[in-house]
Amino acid sequence: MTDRLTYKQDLTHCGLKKTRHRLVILDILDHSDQPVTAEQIFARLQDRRIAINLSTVYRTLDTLVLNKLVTRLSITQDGRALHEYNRRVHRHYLVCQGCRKIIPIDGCPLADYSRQLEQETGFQISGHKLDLYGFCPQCRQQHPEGQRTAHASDPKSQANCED
Amino acid sequence: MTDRLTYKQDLTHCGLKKTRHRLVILDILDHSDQPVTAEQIFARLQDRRIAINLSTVYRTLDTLVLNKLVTRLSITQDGRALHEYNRRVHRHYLVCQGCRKIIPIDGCPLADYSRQLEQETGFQISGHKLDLYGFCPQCRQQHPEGQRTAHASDPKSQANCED
DNA sequence: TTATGTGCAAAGGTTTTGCAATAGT
DNA sequence: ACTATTGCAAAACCTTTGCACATAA
Repeated sequence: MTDRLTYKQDLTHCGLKKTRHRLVILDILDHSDQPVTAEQIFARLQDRRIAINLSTVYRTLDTLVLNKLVTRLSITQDGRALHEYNRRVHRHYLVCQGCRKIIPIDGCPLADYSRQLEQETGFQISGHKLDLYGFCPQCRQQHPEGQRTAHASDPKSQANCED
Repeated sequence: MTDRLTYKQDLTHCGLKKTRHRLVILDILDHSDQPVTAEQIFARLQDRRIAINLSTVYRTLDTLVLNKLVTRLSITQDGRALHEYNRRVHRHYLVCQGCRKIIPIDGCPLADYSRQLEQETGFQISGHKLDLYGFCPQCRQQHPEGQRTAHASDPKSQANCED
């Protein structure tokens, strides 16, 4: 969690105007424990009785992502883009296939592998994307049967997700 | 590359009818060196003078993905889903940020890490998704300047992609 | 004052769906 | 014959855009 002053400094640093919308959206993102969609941000703004247009939310998110104040995740929620406050930490996620909870995990197991692959392929590797899938302790108890096949029966589930 | 007989066997095994459309779509996927979008499949069918509706392509892909004959990648091409023939190999990808080429890489560096994470988090981990990004040898030569910042200036580029 | 940001309404693009007709088993 | 599959057209869905107005610097 950061404070309003930091948001203002960040916006100034990026040459962006410090509008109320941007400050509140940064605040919402910063205080979300889960990555959020544009629609969810829109809803939370309504909750706070802040009048804003959905297209402004999209435009603001684009601007913030472009300026790297916000990160757009590769994990999607049924085709909707997910966003989170950019804490400038290289981070991976553990996604529960039962309750769809997303948990950031610390550390990255790929630094060495990445370098090794650069040598093998001749690519200059600039980054990577890693998400892990499974069932959280709660969902393991609630749906013990479907755990290994849940994603097989769900047409929306991500591929590339195998044992 | 497999042959038409295998496609038929696979469809039978899944309890699916062996229609001409499905056989050709499997053939197209099987012979693509790059993952393809529904639209690309549609175009290749037109090239072969095969009359088909785009929605049938979508429905067919859904069915094939559901039955695990085809894999839907998590990498997307500007919001369009990519598909490939399921060779039943656990596989990761190296994506060139210059020419957008996608290269499958062998092996998986995450088996141990995955088990370790299970113990730490209490999750039952059922799979993961890993893509790596960079610049292929050709693109390294052609765009030596923009290599480390290309994705920063591209609003469409994937996030989660850092050093 | 001037460039940037915003609201509104409309369009964009991919993907999904309802229903009647067709084709596989 | 029975059911799964398909074509067609329309809708759904998230997201983007044009233009006039408003706001921050």
